[in-house]
Amino acid sequence: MQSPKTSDVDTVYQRVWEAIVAHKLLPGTRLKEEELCETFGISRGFVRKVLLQLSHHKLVNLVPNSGAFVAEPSPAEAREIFQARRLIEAELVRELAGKCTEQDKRLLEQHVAREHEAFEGGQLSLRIRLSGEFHLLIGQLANKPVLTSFLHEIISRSSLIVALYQGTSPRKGKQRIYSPCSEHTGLLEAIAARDVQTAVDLMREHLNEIEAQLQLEPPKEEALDLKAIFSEL
Amino acid sequence: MQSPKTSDVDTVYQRVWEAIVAHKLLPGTRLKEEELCETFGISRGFVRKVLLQLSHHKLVNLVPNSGAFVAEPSPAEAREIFQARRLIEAELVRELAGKCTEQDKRLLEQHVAREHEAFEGGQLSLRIRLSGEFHLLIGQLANKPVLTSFLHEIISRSSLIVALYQGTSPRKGKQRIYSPCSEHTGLLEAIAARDVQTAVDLMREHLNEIEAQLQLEPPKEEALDLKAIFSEL
DNA sequence: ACCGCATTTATTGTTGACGATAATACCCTG
DNA sequence: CAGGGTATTATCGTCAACAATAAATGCGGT
Repeated sequence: MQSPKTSDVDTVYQRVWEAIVAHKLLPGTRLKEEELCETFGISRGFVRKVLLQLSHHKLVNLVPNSGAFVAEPSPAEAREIFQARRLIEAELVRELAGKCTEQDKRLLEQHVAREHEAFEGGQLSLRIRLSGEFHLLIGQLANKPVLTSFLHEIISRSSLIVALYQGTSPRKGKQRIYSPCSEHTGLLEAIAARDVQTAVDLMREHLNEIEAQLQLEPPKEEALDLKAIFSEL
Repeated sequence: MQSPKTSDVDTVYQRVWEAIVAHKLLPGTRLKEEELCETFGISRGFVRKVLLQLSHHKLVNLVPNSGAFVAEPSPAEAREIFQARRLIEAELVRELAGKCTEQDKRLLEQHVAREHEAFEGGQLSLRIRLSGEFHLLIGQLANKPVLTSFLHEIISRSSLIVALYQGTSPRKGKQRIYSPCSEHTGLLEAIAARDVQTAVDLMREHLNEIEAQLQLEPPKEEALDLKAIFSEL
């Protein structure tokens, strides 16, 4: 459509991914195969592959004979995702902080610089992507492909969760819209300084921060909601 | 072939899975699509799905335009898998041990009993499967679907690794062929007693035991191997 | 006018044939 | 006889038409 012939399967995956985690495709949205076909100018077989990959990463629900829907992670799922993140990322930071080379440091700095740029530029989906990729970079530099591949999935789901549970309702204090740029900087410094304990603590704190900003109240009773609605009338 | 019409995609996945983790299909073996088609009496499209799932769980390598091969996990990968297991399973045991109900206890006991049966019966692939499923059961009872789904993949890969690096070369002492039955019993008791610390320690120890039985020497120099070969002649 | 049922439509799932690519075998040449 | 290059074969990847299933619509009965 807009990009002529830039439509292999990975590109399409990437674009749909960005649309989902940037909340351009709302959770629950149905993704019709044919629609995606003409959008990206690819055949149904390819679309099917992309949807399969997305469902594998739990970003879409694939309901047999019914269709593909953007996932709607529950609060419980969200909490577990962050539990898993703390578990895995603390370990990865511990590894990397224990053996961070000059080269590693440089790569991290470069990445944070790019994040900063994107933050200034204000491009939401790019910021989200880079923010996730910073965490992935830690895993890669720690040289732990297995944990990193898990992290890849977790961070995708995490991005969707943040998009879902962050912007909806009003919050006390300033509305920090997912700008962990400065926290990344601090983390980077601790890692580069090989200060393992501080780095691990910062990572845990960083993840707690992100989770704390979410509205993860358990779904309330219908009755209460109805009352609230009537009282507002 | 042997089972008439018992060939949906999940069944085939299961059968191939068992063949791989029980070392009936050796690592590196090529899995030709058509071969699998006639073996299980299903169409190529289905075979493709099965192979895609297996490759997603890292039990087969899918090389474009070349074919599907049973995975050959490296020693480094093996070590990381066990690192991940310790990390995740310790957490799951901690969770479950903190809130183990009578019902949970009963389910765990039932499972261990089945393991014991299979151990007596001496059915290798069944034993491997049950042994893995015990660990998965802990995750399910802990009510942590996200971590449990990761565990599912990790345990599959782990089974393949055990099959690969356990039986090959002679070992000092008794040749314990993957019979963690008794250790499972001990673990169960600690969990049922809600003794969190002991349960976590037992799990870590259990996993260390399994890993320690593997021969994970880093791949040696070709030259050395040649010398060794000549000296043995 | 509303609810339930049948028909139609739209969307997904599957199959088989075709085309592309890599491995193999053969032949020709030095 | 060995090596390289080409032709052949086998296998994977892709596409398009067909079948099956679920959603939507309209009709008739109550």
